[in-house]
Amino acid sequence: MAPNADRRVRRTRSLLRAALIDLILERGYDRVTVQDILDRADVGRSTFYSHFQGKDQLLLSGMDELSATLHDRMSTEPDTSSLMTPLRPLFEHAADNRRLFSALLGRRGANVALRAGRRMLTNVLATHLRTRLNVEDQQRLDLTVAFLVNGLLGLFTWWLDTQPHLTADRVYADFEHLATQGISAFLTTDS
Amino acid sequence: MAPNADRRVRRTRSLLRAALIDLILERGYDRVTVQDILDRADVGRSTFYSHFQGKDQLLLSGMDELSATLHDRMSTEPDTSSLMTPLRPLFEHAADNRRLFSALLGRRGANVALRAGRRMLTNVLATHLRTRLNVEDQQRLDLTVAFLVNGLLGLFTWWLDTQPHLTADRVYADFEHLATQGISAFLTTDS
Amino acid sequence: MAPNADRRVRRTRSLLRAALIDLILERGYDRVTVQDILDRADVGRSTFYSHFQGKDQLLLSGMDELSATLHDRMSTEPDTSSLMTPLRPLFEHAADNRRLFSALLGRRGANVALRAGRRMLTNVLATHLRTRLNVEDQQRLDLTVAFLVNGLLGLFTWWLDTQPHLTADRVYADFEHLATQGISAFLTTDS
Amino acid sequence: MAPNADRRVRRTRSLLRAALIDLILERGYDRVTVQDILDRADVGRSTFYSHFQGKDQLLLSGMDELSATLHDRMSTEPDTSSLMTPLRPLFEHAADNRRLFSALLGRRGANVALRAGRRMLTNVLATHLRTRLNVEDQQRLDLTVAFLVNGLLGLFTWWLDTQPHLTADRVYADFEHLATQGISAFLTTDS
DNA sequence: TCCTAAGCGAGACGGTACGTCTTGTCTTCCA
DNA sequence: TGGAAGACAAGACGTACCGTCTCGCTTAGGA
Repeated sequence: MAPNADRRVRRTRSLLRAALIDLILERGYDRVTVQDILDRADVGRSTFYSHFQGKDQLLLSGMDELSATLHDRMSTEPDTSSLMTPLRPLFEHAADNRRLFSALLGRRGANVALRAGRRMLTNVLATHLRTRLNVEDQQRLDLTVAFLVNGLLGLFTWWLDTQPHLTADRVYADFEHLATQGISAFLTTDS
Repeated sequence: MAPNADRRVRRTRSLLRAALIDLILERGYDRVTVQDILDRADVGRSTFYSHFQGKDQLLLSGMDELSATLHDRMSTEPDTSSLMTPLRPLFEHAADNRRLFSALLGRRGANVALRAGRRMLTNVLATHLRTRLNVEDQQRLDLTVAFLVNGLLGLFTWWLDTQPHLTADRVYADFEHLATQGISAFLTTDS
Repeated sequence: MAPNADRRVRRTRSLLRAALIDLILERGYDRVTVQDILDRADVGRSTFYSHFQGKDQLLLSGMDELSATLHDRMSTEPDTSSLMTPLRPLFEHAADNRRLFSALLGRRGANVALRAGRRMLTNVLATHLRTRLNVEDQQRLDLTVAFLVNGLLGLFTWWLDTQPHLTADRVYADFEHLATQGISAFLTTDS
Repeated sequence: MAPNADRRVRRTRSLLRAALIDLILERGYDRVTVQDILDRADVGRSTFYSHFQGKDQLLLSGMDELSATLHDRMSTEPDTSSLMTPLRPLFEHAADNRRLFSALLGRRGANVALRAGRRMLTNVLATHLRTRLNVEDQQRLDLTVAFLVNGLLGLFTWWLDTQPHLTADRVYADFEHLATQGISAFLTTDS
């Protein structure tokens, strides 16, 4: 109907998202003010609030695209070899969008983003593990997923914050080893 | 010197900590105002700020005692049987102080508490694993600890938030199994 | 050149003026939003601003017609009998357009309208009184006009707001008596 | 209970009132922002709103004192000579507080102040005229008061805005003449 | 008959002020 | 003399309007 209006809208949202990411990486989500975002993106206050309900929604709106892409990547994966294979695209995606992932999950990231990521991964992994391993004990499954998801996210944070140069393959391999073989086996194996 | 003054000081701090814990459990750390705490504890604003630098410090001050006790318990443990044995007291301690742990690590808890817990566990586990397993590859160790600590904390949160009736023994056993044997082994074993 | 275009223009302006008057009478000038006017008149925002500089100008544009008509009526009046006779058409005009006058000068009216009315009456009366009474003392004249004009406008407001059923003749007669004979004479006379 | 706390409160309110008056005289009430007042008075935003509901109330709070003083002055006046004598203190008060009156009623003044002044004078004069002249016709009285009050306020505005050097005595005398003898008599009399 | 300029509705946008909320500091009073 | 009470400055928040703007649609007058 009004494709150019849409184009403008998309542009504005884009500017806002970019500004927020920049600012998060500079000083951390909590120290970013709505006004900071407006100044950086050159956008008016009311415009901002007509697009997003607040800082949190702006951030989450960025994650939505991300997880859509991710879902695609993950579902098209052959899912053959190992139990964790479906997660491999997640590592690649993170490596391809280090800046963004860093802003979301890194040291300066936002709690709200972490929670959203946790929620998403929890769903994905619960479904995957239940069907793949034929688990019937729901409580045991939940406990496992709680452990695994948080471990995975911790690993990500560590990776993005302190060893960003590591490749997705390398980190994924370590994660798989760790998760499937256990701590001791992993730590006492020669790489 | 002034034992009664000290007594009063301790009383005030105690009131404040208790008030904060109550309020966190009622509505979540982020929705608790300094003024709320003051009203609940019947303490003046300036008094509060003369004892603590802010809400965060009040919370952390509660954790200090906790981790002191914990350190004691953990270091006096015989450390024989398994790799994770030194962590067993942590589970028992959590079970003994469910309310407090819930307020700190649970759904309504505070980020700052989580971070503090993470920092502490990271130190403890890094040292423990390095010495116990003779690990030389620092990066591999860090990666492992990042995974393990966050998995452990995720497990705690899940436990306190959704299955508070589970015993420390039970949850510890599961954790140990999970961490040392890996996911598949754990999920495909009969309990 | 473009008579039908002009017709459309006139129609739009008319709709806007009517909408404003309605809204003023409903909730008072100050509580009327430009958006309210647009919604009521079914006119786009840019259209509005292409015709008028703002709410004030829209209102004043309505007054211009009014005062043009009025000037005509006033100058064709025979100006014989009394000092205030030239003002009689003003009262009749007000009676004939009670709704409009009410929106302009009444309780819910706009300051800007009052000021415009004051300015107009001040000019008219200053000229009239100076020539008719041969006044040379400019300061005395100004003082008198300031008093008279505001008294007259106050009378109008009172009339339109609280006694709208009174006839123009009746109110005019009272005003003339009041202005030319003074308070005491007026109040202590039998009607 | 807390006299010095009161002193601080009074000081703050005073600063705010003074700042507002200054700013009104500089650029007119409507162009004064709450933020302007805060900057000028060196007062925090929340402090302002904890004392006054807004700009209007701040202004009116200043008028309250004024009208209290005025009521005193007016009621202690002997009320002998002329019909308007009780109003004389009003003129003197205005002369003594030209700055304040100017800010309230002058060109740059606030509508809300004018309305408040009108309300007060209307009450005072209706009562005075009814009792003094034994008026029974309420409608005639109201009409007269509407005329007189607005004429008086118009006179004030003219005085303060354009001839501030005129003495209270002089303006009062003119007003009395005008109101009691009528326009013609006033304009055609030698001063 | 086409076509081109104007009038128009829709609504995105930058900007400004508002009134609210919370924080951490500071001052005063009281026990 | 130390704690309670609470005034205060600072500043972010989300809301409400404003006046400007860009965009297409419609429509009428001249080609």
